[in-house]
Amino acid sequence: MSKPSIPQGTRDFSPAVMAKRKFILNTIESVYKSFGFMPLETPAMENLQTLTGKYGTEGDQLLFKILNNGDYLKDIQLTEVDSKSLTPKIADRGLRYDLTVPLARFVVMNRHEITLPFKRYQMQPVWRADRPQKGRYREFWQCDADVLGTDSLLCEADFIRIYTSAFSQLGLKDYEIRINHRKLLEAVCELCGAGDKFKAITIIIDKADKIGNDGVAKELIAIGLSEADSQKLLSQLDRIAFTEAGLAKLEKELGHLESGVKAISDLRQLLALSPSSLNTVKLDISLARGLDYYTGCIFEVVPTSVKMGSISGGGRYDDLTGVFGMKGISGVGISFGIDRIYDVMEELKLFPESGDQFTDILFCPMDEPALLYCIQIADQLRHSGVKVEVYPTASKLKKQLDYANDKKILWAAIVGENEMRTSIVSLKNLRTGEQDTCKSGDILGFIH
RNA sequence: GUGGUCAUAGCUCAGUAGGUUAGAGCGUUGGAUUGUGGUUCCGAAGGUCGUGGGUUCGAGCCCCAUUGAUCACCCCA
Repeated sequence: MSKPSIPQGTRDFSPAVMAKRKFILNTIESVYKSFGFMPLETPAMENLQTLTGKYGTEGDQLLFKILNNGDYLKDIQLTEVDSKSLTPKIADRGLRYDLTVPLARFVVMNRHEITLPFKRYQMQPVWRADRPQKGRYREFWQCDADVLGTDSLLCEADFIRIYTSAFSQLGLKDYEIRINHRKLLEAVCELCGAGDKFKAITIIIDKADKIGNDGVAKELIAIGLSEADSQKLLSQLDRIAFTEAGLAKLEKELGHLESGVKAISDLRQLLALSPSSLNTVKLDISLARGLDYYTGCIFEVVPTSVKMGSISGGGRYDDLTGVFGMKGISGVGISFGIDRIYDVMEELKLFPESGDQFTDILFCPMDEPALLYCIQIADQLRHSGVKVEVYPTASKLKKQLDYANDKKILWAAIVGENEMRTSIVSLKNLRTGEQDTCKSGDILGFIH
């Protein structure tokens, strides 16, 4: 038999890794809950029909398709098809690509039972047949929160609060929240007399970070902008502070355009509803992610001291449920990429030391009768909420303590003939090495 | 999907100009110590050198293919 392996771009999560992942997951979940979001889970697989066409042609290629069961070639004339036209005939289902489309599908299917505004969070894996590289996996987790059914910019403001609260609880300080508004992008294109090249321009300026201003200018001219217009556009791309002064500056330049007026009015409202100190928030006109469905504010969070792509993204989409036949529902949402947050926190050593402590106290029985004695005390302690385990055999003490050290357990309760005779245990603190005896009923008070 | 780099023990790596039985540290495991660990000492296990072909008297080393990792592009969390 050949060596076992796992598919490209997937990972196992060991107990030590899971402890850290759970820390991130639990932190984000508790923040979501504190804003009134409710949990939702959807199947790993969706009907392919639900998924295709939602992520652009590029996205469709990244969908994992699931081969139909049974004799899937039964009705197929192999001579008449190529692989492209064959796929929809032999695969009816696919793995979900994100959590937003399943949400839209869920809301449309349950529209009569849902009260708007509908706030839900969802933390599950998604799959993309992308080529893996740093911070990029074929199976990874998204932690989404979305609000459907309200236009209020309080939602956007709450997401800024969620960002600051979650990252501060995780201990991540070096990050920047970037905000843009789709209409701001439109206004800028219009300003340069290139309103019709909106899509091409956003793709180019989205790359500004990578190719630099000269690169952007070159590509803009290549698609037909004049030298002057491309310079005009470039001058708008600097990230500016998200303040009234910043907005006033934008208003001066874009306030005479219809889309500019709308964008600035939205952003001004958002600013008014946002928490007061916002030095991590920047307005960034070059931010152009996921334009296929975003229609209002767009968010992205990037770590500033680690070379890594965005660790969260989101925005407002006016009509996501429209593709499933339910018009006029506005939604706004964000998504944390916990795999990347993990990588960033690992690189910056931000995980708390005690994170991988699973057990509070290990009982070390010296012989068979002691083992029976131990499990009774252990049960009592568990009722009090202590995490306790009993070493399963009466092995040599060295071996049992080695086990405790390996699992970073703080307390060892040693029990042999002597202890049993007087209903006590010997409690050893494995950090300090101190040891004392204690009545078996008083352990709880002793270890606290 | 396109292009570059890499692949030796569980992990991190040596391996000299192709030449006999492929090494180290850490980790694992047994003992020194029949109820006291994280230190020390001694011993052991563990690799058909990612996989499959080829060149050669001879390949861990050279060539081709394949798989995986990694980086860039595309795109994105």
